[in-house]
Amino acid sequence: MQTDSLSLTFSALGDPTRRAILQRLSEGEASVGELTEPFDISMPAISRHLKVLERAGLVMRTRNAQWRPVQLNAAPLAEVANWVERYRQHWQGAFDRMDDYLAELQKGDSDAKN
Amino acid sequence: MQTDSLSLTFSALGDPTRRAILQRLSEGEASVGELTEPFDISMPAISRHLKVLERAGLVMRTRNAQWRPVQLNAAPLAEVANWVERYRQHWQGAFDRMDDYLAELQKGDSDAKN
DNA sequence: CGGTTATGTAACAAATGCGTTAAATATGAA
DNA sequence: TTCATATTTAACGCATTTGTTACATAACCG
Repeated sequence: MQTDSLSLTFSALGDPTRRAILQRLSEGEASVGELTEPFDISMPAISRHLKVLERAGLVMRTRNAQWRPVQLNAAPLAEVANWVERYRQHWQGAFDRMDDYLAELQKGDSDAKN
Repeated sequence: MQTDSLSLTFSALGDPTRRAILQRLSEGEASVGELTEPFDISMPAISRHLKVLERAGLVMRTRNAQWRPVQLNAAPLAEVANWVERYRQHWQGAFDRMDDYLAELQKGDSDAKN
């Protein structure tokens, strides 16, 4: 398995259950039990999803009596936003194709061999 | 395995080899052979990475004689940018902690039981 | 202390992921 | 047709992921 931060983050986000957990946590911290309730899977399964999220740095855990409240930590998402941003020009449709086309034209102009 | 678009995209991005392929493709289309060269893994392995990227809609393939040039398709990244953007306020540091804190204070104020 | 509640860990099974090498396929060229 | 080139598919091995159930921990509460 990969251990670099971006890979851990992307992989963690690749599961809809984990994304739903993050969404829930964006409204405030929650116990493992509360996080389990909306899903059809067992608490141990959720506990392991949380471990994946924790390893990616996306959640943090504290302790409060027999509860271990889970909090969102969105910091790694900044890295994701940053990574994806480099591709923005590529998905912004027709204008970019046009840009590419113009760039290609110009290249053709200045380099007669093409 | 998950089949929803976001999960496919995030999972595909969870591998550094695949991200490197996308980066290479952001400079223009390439053949499978060209994409294989920078890596220490076999062409079949790259071919399968490409299949993952294709399933996520991140690359498109055409045919040109015995070559099957691969092109970047960044459209799915718009969805990723969109998803992650909803969390921007959460990673933008101290101000948010302050917001949370103030919200908590207010909640405490208006609800004497807390 | 002894029971209840909340959560984590162990052990297991099934599925997936990712690499390899060898063989198949498709196109172009002699 | 026959060979060479580019790529995919098949068959395999091995590690990881994800779920389950059963058991272990930890903290509170009477």
